[in-house]
Order: sequence, then structure tokens, then C-alpha cells
Amino acid sequence: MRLKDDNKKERIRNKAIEMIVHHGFDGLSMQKLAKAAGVSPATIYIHYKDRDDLIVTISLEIANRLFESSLLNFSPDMNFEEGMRLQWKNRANFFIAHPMDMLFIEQVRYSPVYEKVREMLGQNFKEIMGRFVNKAIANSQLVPLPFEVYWSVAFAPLYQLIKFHTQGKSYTGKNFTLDEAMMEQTLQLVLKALKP
Amino acid sequence: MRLKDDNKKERIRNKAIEMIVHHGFDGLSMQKLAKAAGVSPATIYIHYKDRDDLIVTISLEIANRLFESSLLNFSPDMNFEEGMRLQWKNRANFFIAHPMDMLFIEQVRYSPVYEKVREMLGQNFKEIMGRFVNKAIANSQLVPLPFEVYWSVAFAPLYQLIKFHTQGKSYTGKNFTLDEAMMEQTLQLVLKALKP
DNA sequence: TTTATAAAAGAATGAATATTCATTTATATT
DNA sequence: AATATAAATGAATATTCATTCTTTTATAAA
Repeated sequence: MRLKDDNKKERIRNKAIEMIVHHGFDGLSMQKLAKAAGVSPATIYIHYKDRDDLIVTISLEIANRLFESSLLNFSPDMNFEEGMRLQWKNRANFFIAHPMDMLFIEQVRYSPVYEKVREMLGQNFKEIMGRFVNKAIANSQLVPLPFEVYWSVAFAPLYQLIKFHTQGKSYTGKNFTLDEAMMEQTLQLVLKALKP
Repeated sequence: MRLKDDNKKERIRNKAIEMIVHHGFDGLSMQKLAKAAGVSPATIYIHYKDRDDLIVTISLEIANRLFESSLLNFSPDMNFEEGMRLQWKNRANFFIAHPMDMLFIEQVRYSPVYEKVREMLGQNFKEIMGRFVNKAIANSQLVPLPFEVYWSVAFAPLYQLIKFHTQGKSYTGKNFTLDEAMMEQTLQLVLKALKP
């Protein structure tokens, strides 16, 4: 029997991401996607149940790949500063290597689609980060705070900076490029905030 | 002659925001919107040039109202901590008073629509905040840093927390409510990061 | 080589889409 | 009260939409 052509599926996937990044969710039509990917509309439905499944599946793939990347060489038993620096490095590496994925997943995260994505995400990641935070607090390497406050202070600035970088401009429209030094400076500020 | 019924326009506006917040940009159709607002499809086109203009115009309205709110009683000559606290308070008040506007504008901010919105935004706000930051650095009340780093550290955590709050859950799905004390705690962390 | 099987294609379907048109309606001005 | 004017309507338009149907094609297993 004939096997599924993964290259074909990848083309569909990549073009879908591209279309959504450039034209939003309402810029994605199955026919335009088929044309852009060089396949028949019907072929999309061999790989994805329907339009919604396409979006959710791709979102999950990227989210899981991001989590996986962020956990590279990471352990919840790490020293707090060391762990934070590694998380920052891993996330930054992923986003800068895959700018389209970054813009796509951020768009998803702020759209109603994320509701569906959230409940299908693995639990691993939250557990590991939860342990990391609790341990750091117990060891007096991190000021005691609710997980959501930690998350907001620890990572929201990084995401914001990387978004500016990926878009090539800050929210005022000014051209912007994030370099190693600026990222390190920002991490230092965040660590200053979080360390007792 | 007959006058434009502002109540009608407001109904269109509010239902559009509601539909986009709940079902995303691809959940907004002009016919559904007309039905939800209790008007004829044609009536929408009396108030907005087309679908795109509707979305961009509403986005601009909300963005400008947010800026205005954030500048209530604010002056770039303020002491840094005082100014930061006021910005946090003003923004939080606006978002918590208008949760739908918050979810709408955040969705816009992460979508390609924002490109169009950005270039139509007034310059006032950036100028005032730019002066505030420069002055604070000159007075050694704020550590020297690029505006984008300041912005990311100073406000991204607030936006993240308010988003958790407005959605009623954190990104892990856990129920979440932001209270005064938690906001103050987070502001303290951010100030610790930013003060020399 | 043949056969069985599922992938892939392209055309077709009906529903939904944004927008407009001809008509009616409300009201400010005269 | 009459008139002029623009708001508002509902039906209509052509287009685009997601999805499926039938047919063809590639290939793994026999």
C-alpha cells in the first residue's frame, strides 16, 4: 500500500503556520492552504480531521516541542540562578531558531483556540517547574511567592523581549534586535527581583 | 434628517468584541454580528467601512482609551516609584473594569491586525513614557537600560498577571484571582529589579 | 509481477461569506 | 405640516468557504 508522505504533511503544516502568522486565523482557508502547500484540498483531510483539528494539532506540536527544548539539560534540583539561566537560554534558543513557530504559538496563546490546547497539554512540564520553584523557595534561593507571580516576573519579560526581536520592532514601531548582552542584562534584573 | 443611532453603533461594537473574545477573529462574521446586535447587515456598513475597518477602529478606540486611563494623574516628572505605582494602578483598574476590552486588545496585540493598529496610534503616549524613563535614569531612580528592556520588565509581568486574572485561570489551568496584595507584591519585585 | 490498500487528486457540493442595492423610515429643518 | 436627508432595512449578489465524492496513483506485501 501507499504510505503517507510526511514531506507533504510538513508542507501543509509549515504553510498553515506561515499563513496564520501573516494573515491571522481568518486568513487561513483550506483551499488557499492547499494551493500554497501544492496539494489537493482533500489531501489536508487525510492528515487532519478538519480545520480546527489542524490548528489545535499544530499548536500542540509546537507547545510540546517548546517544553521539551526548555527542559534540555534542566533539572528541578538545580540551583535557582543556574536553572533560570538555562530556562532563559533554552527558550530563547528555541524561539530564535523557530521565529514562525514563536509568532504562531503566541497568537494561539492569546486566542480562544488556546482553551482547547491547554487541556491537551502534558502535565510533566508544570510538575517539573513546580518542583523547581518550591525547592528554590525552600532553599531560600527564591523569595516566597505564588507560582503565577513567579511565572509573570520570571518569564513574561523574556517573552516580551523575544517578541519584539522576532517582529524586528518594539511596540512603538522602533526597530529592535535583541542581543546576548541585552538578554543577560534583563535576566540579571529578573534575578535581582526574585532572589531574597 | 435622521441621525446616527449611537446606541446601535455601541451594540455592534460590543457584540463584535464579545464574538472575537469568545470565538476568535474567524468567529466574527458580519451576518452573525448583525443578528447578535439586532441590526441589519447593511447597518454595520453605515458605521464602518468594511470588516477590516471595524476591527481596526475598535482596536484603536480601546488602545487609546487604555493609554488615556494609564495617564490619569500621571506626569513624566513624577518620582519613579510613584509613577510606576500609578501606571500599574491605572492599567489594572482599566483592565479589571473592562475585561472584554482587555481580552480583545491582547488578542489584537498578538495578531497581524496589530500592524495596522500600531501605525495609527498616537505618539503622545510613547513620548510621555519616554520622558518618564529618561528622567528616572538621569535622577538615578532607575537603572540605565534600553526602553524595550524597561518595558518588558516593568509591564509584561503586570499584563501576564491580569490576563490570568481575567481568564480566571493561570496558564496551567489552575483557578486564579489577582488581589490587591498580590499585585503590590509583584510591583515590589519589579521595583526591586529596576531600582539602582 | 500481481494484488491489495491507502494516499492523493480534482471536481463538485451546499452552506456561509462580505458587501451592495433598492426601498422604507425617522427626524431636523423649513 | 411639509420636505429633505441620511439612517436603517431586508433581500439579493457573487464569491469563497469547509468538506466530501469518485477516481487515479503509488507502493508494500504476496
